[in-house]
Amino acid sequence: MPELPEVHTTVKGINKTARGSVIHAVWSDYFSNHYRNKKEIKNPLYFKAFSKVVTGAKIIGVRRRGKNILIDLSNGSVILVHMKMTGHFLYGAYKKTLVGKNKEVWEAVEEGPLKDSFNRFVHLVFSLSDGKHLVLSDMRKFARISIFPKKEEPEQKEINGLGPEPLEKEFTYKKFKKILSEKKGPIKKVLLDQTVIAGIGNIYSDEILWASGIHPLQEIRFLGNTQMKKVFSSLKTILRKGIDFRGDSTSDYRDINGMRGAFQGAHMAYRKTGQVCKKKKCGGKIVRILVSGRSAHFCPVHQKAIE
DNA sequence: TGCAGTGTTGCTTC
DNA sequence: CGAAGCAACACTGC
Repeated sequence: MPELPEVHTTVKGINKTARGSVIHAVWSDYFSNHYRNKKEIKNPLYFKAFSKVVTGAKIIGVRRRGKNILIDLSNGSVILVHMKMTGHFLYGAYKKTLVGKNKEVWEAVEEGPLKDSFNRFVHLVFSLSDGKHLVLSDMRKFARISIFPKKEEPEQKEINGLGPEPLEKEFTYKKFKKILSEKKGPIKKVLLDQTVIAGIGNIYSDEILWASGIHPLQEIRFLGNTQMKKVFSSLKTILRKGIDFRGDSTSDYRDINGMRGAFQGAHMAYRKTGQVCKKKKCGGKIVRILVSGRSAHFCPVHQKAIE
């Protein structure tokens, strides 16, 4: 699932490839009646306006904020993409083919990773001036795409409610402690709250807590100073490790060349239910519980809750 | 075969 | 106010 490291990898990839290209055309088959009257491209009327604005514009650069992708265009507009569960951007040579009477499908032209990267789930295509395509593959069609003038960016609710960026230098232990001291509830829930810290999802929160030696149900108000410091340093280390591994492909995440990330090979807790804990001399067995409706995997031996 | 599980987020309901 | 549950969708695994 695209969390901070996956979105980071994607953004870096788009900047390396599609930046500087002009969007010649845009195609989509995201539409469904459910989205009528909504401000996103799954609403056919919104897509029409979207298409008008982006066609002919140049991609100046791409940014990340939390799990959101922000694409800056030469005409002063910004495309906002949240990939949600199964979305990922791919870049390369694609061609459109007709299936049946009127179903259009996009397929990678060349053999290789792009070819087997969920081509049948491509629901959004930007045709670029270099002859290549920037496409969004999204199996479950949960992704959200909208557009607005750059000066309206601060008003976007997807952006303005977000907590600080955990990997920025300005995100110091002092700030971290202050933000968390104002919160209550299980630490797992707080880490997943995008208004507290932006970019952490279920996989990385499990790994952060495993590395910190803290129980996912640990009430945040009763976290000691030592534990607080442990969470802070693990959070930075694990997210950076995720970036170094080019993201996590437990599910369907791919980088823009269709390549898998490798973080799933380094999991210590996430989806390791029943396996022996890899911490030295620990001997615990990973268990799975539900924390505010989300699955949490942890080692009951070295991740203990305190009163 | 069928149904729970998967995990992100906003919306509805209590 | 917060929580719990569900919807959006499609595939995997038991």
